[in-house]
Amino acid sequence: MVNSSKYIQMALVMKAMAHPSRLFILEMLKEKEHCVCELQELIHSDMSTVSKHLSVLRNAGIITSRKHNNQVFYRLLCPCVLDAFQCVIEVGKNIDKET
Amino acid sequence: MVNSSKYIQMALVMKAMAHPSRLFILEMLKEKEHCVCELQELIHSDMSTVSKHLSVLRNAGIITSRKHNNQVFYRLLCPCVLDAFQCVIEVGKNIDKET
DNA sequence: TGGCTATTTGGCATAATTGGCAAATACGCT
DNA sequence: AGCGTATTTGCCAATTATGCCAAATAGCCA
Repeated sequence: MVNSSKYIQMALVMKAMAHPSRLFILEMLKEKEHCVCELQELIHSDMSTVSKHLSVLRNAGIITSRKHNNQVFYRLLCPCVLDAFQCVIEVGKNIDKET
Repeated sequence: MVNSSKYIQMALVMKAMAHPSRLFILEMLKEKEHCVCELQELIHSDMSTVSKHLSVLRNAGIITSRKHNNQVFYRLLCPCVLDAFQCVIEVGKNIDKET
């Protein structure tokens, strides 16, 4: 039951999202696609780090990419993941306030 | 921006959910509260492992617990986290099918 | 071809997660 | 108090994640 691939796969997707920079990236991709260099200016990290975050999200099936000239543009594949954000923010407010 | 506590806190919540056993637990708690021993029968793990998973979820503000006799019952604090499940399952189907 | 920019990959050190066992704690019961 | 059940905690080894640097790759343009 618990070992069904359903939960393993869900965990892969959620683990991919479970990082501050990657959540930020998803929110940035909400409006429109962005290239790596644009995201790197917003995130204060090495470009290689940003690139790796993007490949984590892509491997999880959350985003996809297209190449235009020598830039790579990423966009949300399933915008529905953003629907969970408001709830997660609410849950976050409970942190360390419960016994 | 990316370093705002908003994303850090969201990541804490999502990281707490990002484990097959913990996702399973959340689904079990959907209908009604359960004690640790009930969950342990469903999950094939040591009871201490199950207890630790539960405390991860509780520390993230997702579930809460009450003691009744010598048992501890856990229940969902924010059932809204389950709303994300269907989307995450859909996203999971994209895994390794995108370039 | 060579130079330039954009992106990805490999390597590596550090940090965090995971799960089992044993020990400790909590609680009811006699 | 002493016993049995339920749960948590401490410890530890193995695995996985993170982020930077340097090097490699890709594509444009002169």
